[in-house]
Amino acid sequence: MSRDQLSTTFSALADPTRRAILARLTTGEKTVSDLAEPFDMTMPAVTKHLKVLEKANLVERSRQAQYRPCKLHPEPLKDIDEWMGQYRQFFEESFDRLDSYLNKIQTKKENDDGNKK
Amino acid sequence: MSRDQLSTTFSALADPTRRAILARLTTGEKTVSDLAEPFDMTMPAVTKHLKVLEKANLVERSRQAQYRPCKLHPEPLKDIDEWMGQYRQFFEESFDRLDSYLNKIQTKKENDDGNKK
DNA sequence: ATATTATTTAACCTATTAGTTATTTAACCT
DNA sequence: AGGTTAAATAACTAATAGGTTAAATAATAT
Repeated sequence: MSRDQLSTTFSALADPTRRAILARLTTGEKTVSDLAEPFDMTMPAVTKHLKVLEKANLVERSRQAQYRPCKLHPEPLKDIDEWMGQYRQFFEESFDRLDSYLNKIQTKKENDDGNKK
Repeated sequence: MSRDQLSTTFSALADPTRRAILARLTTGEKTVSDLAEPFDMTMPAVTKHLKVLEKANLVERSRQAQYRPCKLHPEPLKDIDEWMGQYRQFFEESFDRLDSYLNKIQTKKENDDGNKK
């Protein structure tokens, strides 16, 4: 019991089903059945994956009638992003790339206040 | 066999010993004994961790006399960083923070060409 | 040739993971 | 109250992970 948070998060992400669940949650809340639908596995299996994501604090649950909607809780991803910081200098080969990286984020945000470009 | 690359990478990172090994490799090549030294575990355990990192393509091995030096191979981290892209908009709460993020990277790179400040 | 140092492999153990089927709980609708 | 739908739990299984000790391999040094 009581693994460190980063390990729990990485571990939760080390499964394609769980990553697919997270990806689908980027478009909003979903019920368990909604989430289970695309997968070739039983509901209890999906329930278990959700439990893993919940324990890793990547998913929040609520209650609406007989549904238990799931919502993305992205904070632990931020921690990973920060952890990654110590390695960026090793895989961002040139500092110029930062520029295109910036643009990429901006595009994603659909925000155009013309920062450096 | 044959898990997807992203799962293999996340899985390799889901262990504090392995993350500590990677961190120590940022300062250059190390032998297995070097790497094992700080940990309270036997050599074969470290060898196994290295094997996991090697299979995940996060570490490269070479040969020098009876040593098998280990070297950081950061490419798979880049893949994770790119995967993270789809979630950044969810955890970078305001666009302003991008600015401090930028500065953080710059500082880390110990590069001061005064980009937006 | 032999001994030493560095590392790996083999065999084993225990706990955890990812799935299953069958059963139960919870909330809703007549 | 009884039936239906949504989801979780229990009990089981097979595979994998992370560690151990003991033995084997590889290269160097004498």
